[in-house]
Amino acid sequence: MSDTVDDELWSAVGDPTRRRMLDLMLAEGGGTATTLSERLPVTRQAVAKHLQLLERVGLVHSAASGRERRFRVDEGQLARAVEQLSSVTAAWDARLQRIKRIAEAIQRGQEN
Amino acid sequence: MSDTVDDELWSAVGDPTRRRMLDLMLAEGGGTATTLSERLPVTRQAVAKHLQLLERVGLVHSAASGRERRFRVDEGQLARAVEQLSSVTAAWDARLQRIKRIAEAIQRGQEN
DNA sequence: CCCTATGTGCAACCATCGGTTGCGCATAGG
DNA sequence: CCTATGCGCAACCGATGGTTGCACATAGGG
Repeated sequence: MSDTVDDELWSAVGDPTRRRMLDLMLAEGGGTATTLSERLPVTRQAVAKHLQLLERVGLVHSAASGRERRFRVDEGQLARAVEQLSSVTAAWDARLQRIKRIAEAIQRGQEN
Repeated sequence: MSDTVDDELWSAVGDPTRRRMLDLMLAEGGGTATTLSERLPVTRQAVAKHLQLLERVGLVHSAASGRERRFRVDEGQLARAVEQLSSVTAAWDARLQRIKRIAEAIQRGQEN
């Protein structure tokens, strides 16, 4: 029932800015702090901090080339995160539907 | 593509303590700051703050009776939150699968 | 070869958040 | 009436998401 969820992964994906960053990197096959910040409403430094966190939890990897540092999404790890999200939503969905069924049964006059 | 998501709802549900609180209230049909905190590893005051936030975003409602304040989950609003979670996971899932298909195509030697 | 433009990294600072402790107040009930 | 209990408020603390400012390294045209 309760969360078999890796809170680190969940909260990494929980931030809206990080979600948009992952989205951008997926769409363009990667990015740098500078290029990402150009498409986001936050500064390069904020993006850099997020990239650091994302790398810490393994959702992205980076490689320095020249004076640039390119980041790439680790699709496997993101897939695992998505899987966890969906398992939590599924659990709640089930519980909500159970409650709905009970409510309907009560309304029909036959409690269990 | 990008998040048609209500960030307030998402981040309300993003906190692990709040998830457990919602879970408990769903299971027991409601609760107070005190009763919830007895089953959680945090203080009553921490729970009270979370309840305040949850009420602000409409995921719970409260009613004072005597010296108690009972909270109840708004199932409709929670259902909406769950729906948004699942729409985001679905979007990412689709994108990851698309990338996987492309990768396989390239490996087979036939790019598009 | 130098000088400038560009991309990074590091540090200080701020507000918010999740958490704590401590206190005062209101009410339920022997 | 007096005590136990539930609640609310305030101060404080560490982490986090954000900012500004600065120093440093490298790419590349004069």
